[in-house]
Amino acid sequence: MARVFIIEDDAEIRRLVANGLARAGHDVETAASALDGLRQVVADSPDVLVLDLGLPDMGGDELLRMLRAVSQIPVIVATAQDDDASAIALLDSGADDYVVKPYAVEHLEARIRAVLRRGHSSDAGGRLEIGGLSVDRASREASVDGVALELTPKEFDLLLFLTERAGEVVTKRELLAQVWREPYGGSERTVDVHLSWLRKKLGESAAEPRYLRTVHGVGVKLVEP
Amino acid sequence: MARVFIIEDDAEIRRLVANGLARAGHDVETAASALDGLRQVVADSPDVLVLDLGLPDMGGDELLRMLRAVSQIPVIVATAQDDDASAIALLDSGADDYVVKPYAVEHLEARIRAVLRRGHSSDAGGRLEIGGLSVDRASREASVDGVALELTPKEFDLLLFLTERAGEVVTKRELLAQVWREPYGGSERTVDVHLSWLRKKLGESAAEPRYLRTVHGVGVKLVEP
DNA sequence: GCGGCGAATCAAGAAATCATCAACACCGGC
DNA sequence: GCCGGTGTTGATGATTTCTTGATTCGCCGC
Repeated sequence: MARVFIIEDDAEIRRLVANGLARAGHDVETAASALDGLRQVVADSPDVLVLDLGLPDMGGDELLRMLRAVSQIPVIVATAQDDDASAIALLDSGADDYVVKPYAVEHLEARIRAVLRRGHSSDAGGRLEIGGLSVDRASREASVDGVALELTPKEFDLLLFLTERAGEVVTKRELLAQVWREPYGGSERTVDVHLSWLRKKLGESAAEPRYLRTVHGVGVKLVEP
Repeated sequence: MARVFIIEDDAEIRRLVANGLARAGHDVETAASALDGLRQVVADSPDVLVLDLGLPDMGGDELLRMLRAVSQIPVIVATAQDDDASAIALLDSGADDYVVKPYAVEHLEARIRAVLRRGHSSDAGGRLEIGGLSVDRASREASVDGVALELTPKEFDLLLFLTERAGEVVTKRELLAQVWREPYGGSERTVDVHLSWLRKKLGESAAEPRYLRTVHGVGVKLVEP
């Protein structure tokens, strides 16, 4: 349960999403314009903000920048379909995650949980622990059962991201966007290869998984062994 | 843990940061304006001050100068995003460190710990020891396994900074800002060269590291051998 | 059980990053 | 003005890391 704020100009969508999230047990507030939303967000300080792109009165990046000047509240951006490029630009502007419209409300809800989980876990000094796996942001070191891993940058980023989203299935496209930060570039097989390497270093294989579980047709998720 | 004082005019941020630090076990006091803050800091003499830039009633540098006239308390400046220039000006005005807004509270907490560590160790003779490496702030001397090193000023500053942040990966850009104190200036390769020299004097090389470990694509970190 | 398709792995070329050498610029003291 | 010591920039070679292609493997539905 969390306090969620939604900025969305379309009344219909706003109603739908708000109802859905309320049914899921969240406390929901909404605004129809960027300026209104910004004002209320600062005043109410909700736990997470869902921000629609393409608002009439202000660009998403502008709003984000203004918001970031005064608050570090997690922001999930809702972007028009498949416009990866702008979504990634937004991530760089300080958004925490994004969903592609039209999105299922449950999908959004999963993101909200993930973002909140992330926020809380990082309170523990920047180190994440799951099962015997430990990932440390500051030193960029990771270990399994106390044994340090020798990871390349991408491998570490990949592992970190999956660990932050532990238990949640992540698609390869999403990994390309969030870990690789390249809107158009790479094929999804790049992700496969890196996952393979990561598995090898984690002492597991796809056939004999321990942490990295393949979800056929969807993606991967990092789980407790 | 520590007594932290926060001067920040935005009520929202103030609340967020204060709560976060309190949760981390600190004793937190706050003020909303420079004049108020200054008065209280002098009266309470906390262990560390977190100072927001862009206060309405006084410029950050002015406040710092006034404060420094009466107190040696460590100061961490919070600056608007990427405004390296002003942050560095502040460092020269007597600030001890800075964070870029929006910052994660854990990040700030890490800085607080670092500043306090610095403060305490300098009380204890100002010497940092890691592995066989010893760095003395007061006399600006360093040694490895008891053998003194002949370091140039920049080399010493570099080593000192890395030692203070031992175990943490530091980017070259960060080193440029904090050790070189140049906002935009130098290229990152300057850092490479100095690192190379430092390594040579430490009796190691990039291929055969002992203290200075390269983290490809990110930066360097100083580790226990 | 068979065919189709996504996934995993291996291998090799491409790209990015880094380390080091060497030459040059700067600064203050003499 | 000259000089030693320092810091910066350029060039180059080496290393690490990333991407892509080809192939095999394994899951899933029929």
